[in-house]
Amino acid sequence: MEYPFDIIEKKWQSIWQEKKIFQAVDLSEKTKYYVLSMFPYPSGTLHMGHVSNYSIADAISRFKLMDGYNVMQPMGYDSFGMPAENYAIRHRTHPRLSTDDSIKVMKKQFKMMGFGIDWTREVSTCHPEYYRWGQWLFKRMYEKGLVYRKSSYVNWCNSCKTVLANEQVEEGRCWRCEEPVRQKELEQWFFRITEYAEELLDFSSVINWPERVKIMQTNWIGKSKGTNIHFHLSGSDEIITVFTTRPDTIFGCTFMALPPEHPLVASWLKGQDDNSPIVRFCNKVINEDKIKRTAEETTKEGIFSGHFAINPVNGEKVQIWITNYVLMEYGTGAVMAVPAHDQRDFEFARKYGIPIKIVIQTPAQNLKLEAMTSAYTDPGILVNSEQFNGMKSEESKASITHWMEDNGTGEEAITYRLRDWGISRQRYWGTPIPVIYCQRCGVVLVPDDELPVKLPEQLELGNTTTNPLLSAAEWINTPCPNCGGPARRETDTMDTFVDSSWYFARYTDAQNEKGPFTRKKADYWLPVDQYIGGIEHACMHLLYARFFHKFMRDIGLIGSNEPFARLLTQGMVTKDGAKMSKSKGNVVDPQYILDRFGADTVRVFMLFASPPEKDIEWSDEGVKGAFRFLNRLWRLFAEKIDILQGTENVVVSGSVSDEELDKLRYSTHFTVKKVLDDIERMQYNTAIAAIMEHLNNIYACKNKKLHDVTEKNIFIQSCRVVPQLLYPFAPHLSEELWSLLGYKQLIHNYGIPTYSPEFLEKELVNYVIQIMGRIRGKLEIAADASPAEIEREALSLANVQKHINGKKVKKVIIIPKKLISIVL
RNA sequence: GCGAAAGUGGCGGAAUUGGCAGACGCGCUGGACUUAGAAUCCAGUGGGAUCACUCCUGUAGGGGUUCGAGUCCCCUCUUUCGCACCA
Repeated sequence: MEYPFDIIEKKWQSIWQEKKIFQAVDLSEKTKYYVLSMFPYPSGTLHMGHVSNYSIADAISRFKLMDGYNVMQPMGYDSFGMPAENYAIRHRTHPRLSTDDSIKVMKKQFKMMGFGIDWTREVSTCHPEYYRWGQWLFKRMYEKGLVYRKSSYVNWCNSCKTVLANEQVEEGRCWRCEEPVRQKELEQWFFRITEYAEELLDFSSVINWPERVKIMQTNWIGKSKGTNIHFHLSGSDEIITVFTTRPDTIFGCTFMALPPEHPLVASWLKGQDDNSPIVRFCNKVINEDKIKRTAEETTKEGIFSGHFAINPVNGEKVQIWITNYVLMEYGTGAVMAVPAHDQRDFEFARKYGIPIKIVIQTPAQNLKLEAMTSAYTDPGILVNSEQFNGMKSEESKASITHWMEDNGTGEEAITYRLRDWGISRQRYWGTPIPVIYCQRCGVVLVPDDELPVKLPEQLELGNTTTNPLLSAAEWINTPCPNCGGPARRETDTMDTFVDSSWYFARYTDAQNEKGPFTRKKADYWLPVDQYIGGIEHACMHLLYARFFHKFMRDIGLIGSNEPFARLLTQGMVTKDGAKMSKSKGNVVDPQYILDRFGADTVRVFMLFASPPEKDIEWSDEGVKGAFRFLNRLWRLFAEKIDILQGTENVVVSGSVSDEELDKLRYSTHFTVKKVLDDIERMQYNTAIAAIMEHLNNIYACKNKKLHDVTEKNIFIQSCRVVPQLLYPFAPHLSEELWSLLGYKQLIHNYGIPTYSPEFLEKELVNYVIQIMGRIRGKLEIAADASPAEIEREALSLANVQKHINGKKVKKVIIIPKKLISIVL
């Protein structure tokens, strides 16, 4: 017989709802605990990844609730974005309709899973009440000089018909549709995230983030220290500044390399014949796929510009080459080439017959120009470097830089790999950018009291060649807020990552109509105590959210430095070793599992299968195992209900003569301690394993005759802790069993279970006996036996004597309560 | 190439501080119950030698430190992830 999970789960879900136990209290006296898992994109129905993610969050949340915290676990929807728009185009419908349908279904499923969510704080980013404040924040950012507009080459996905941020390009392909990304020149809005590059490298305000994520972000920001060196353009007042991390090699610079996008190159090409080799080369490189161009295998190509630069340290004239291997976006967009000590420059110089000059000698002094097959990039001793000859290259970096600072030819510089965040998207289904272009006044921001700029509901979405909002004529044309003259609205919308960069703060005051949230509530709840989500957002959402948080702090909206104090990056749910996906046909629908086995079973399986940060391999048999465990527990209570009921104030102390019951009492206290410890270190798989083990121990005593009140109470207490320990993982069944025991209040009101250390002390302890590191016997002895006694007993064992074999015992090492090691 | 993480039975995984490797679950084998099956309960289950006692062997591979190593150190291999012409 299967336990009636469907009846039990519905029953408790409605009681929880009725008693509003998940409604978090703003500004409560109690200690707050804010649990958040990344909100879902409303994609139709819940998938296993959601189930896993939110099961982890709910386990934490329930445990904290039980432990007396003022817990907030909100939920919302990242409901703007391209899939809904693409779907709408294909089915000639409106994205709002499919989005709303998805949300309805998913919300129902969240409730069926029994997650303890405070639904009064629900947000949906596609609602004007939400994106209004996104627009408001955009304006504040603009006022602070953190938003600007510029024309630039951008990553363009021709399938999604939109621009992608650098973070959204994966191996040269669109992160959504895997279409190869092209370069396109467009006017775009940018957020000056680079302004915060230095602070984003500082993780001192987070309590517990995986090292991996910190490293990924650090690498992504890519700070590098070096020197800016100013070269004069020969025969001109023009100055070209290069950034280098190797100022020690400046005397070895034999040419300079510029990308075709460099403004100086553009000025040289002006008036030149379109068919000239230089113009043709530049056009070819610019239009080349950026990813292909920057791939390591791509051969280095270039063309001599006909111009020369003057090396400021020795006045040498060096050729300026236009090349495909220098990036305009990094550093100063110009490189001093030192072929002897840089592999790229070396290859290039060899190919085009440019001179190579050694300025760093190996410690063995054996570097010879003719013999070089690759650049020498390691440290060494300076040669051919005038007054710096003989210096160690590492030490010379600072000396050369200081010397250049003194004579005004260079200075220390820091460069980041991080670029500003381009947020314009040529799509309909996103937050409108609150900007108006006036013929007379130029760029004008929409006044605060006219926010939100709402998306027009009626428009043609089928036309995929232009930005959809361009077809909303009535919406576009609007009077200028400044002069009242004719003006047009911005038709790009914001990257949806903007919406998700501050939602964690909106939850603290989700229904506020006067602002994004109030400082008081934000400061009460933030930072999020535990954030949970996938590692794939390490350099996207998690970086953007940190940036937004710091910006919101700087304009006085928030007091804290970081949005997420602790971060858990949970693994994927895989099947047959691969991520579940429609294309692979290995998707398991949570709804089916929910109907067949119930929410508690799915939750227990998810948490038991592996530790939360690792991938979970889906197993139908494993789910049945979790179901079997819950049934086994149910049967225990059903069978023993007469003994178990009416059990207020069970106190069991003192010694008990029955050995098995004594062990059961030990198991009870041991398991409570173990589960509390495991929950603390977020090892839910071992916590559940410990509960299973304890249930096995109870089963071993199940049919024993209980002679007196003490024995009976030991048994009762062993059973009673099970629902308490299991509550974070299988809350419905736990609640049901708890009420069966006769308790009138919901289980969390009784707090987390406690254990008594006195029962963890055993009277007899087991020792393993090793002789020269090999196990040769076991010894059970009184816990308070003296070392001499232990040694005597151990040595007296027959198998021990056999292996000592008459040899002299040199030493006996005793590790209390564990091990006796005999050294011969 | 650089950076990071990992490698343990047939499978998922455990071993928290250097102290009984394989907890717990799945699967499998045997038994009980049953007309039979399902379900359940009990027992067993790394490999090998042995009737048994017990012994040998075993945490990707090789070496080392130690009374004792899955755990610490060195080398090699494999896998996964991130970055990748970043000057």
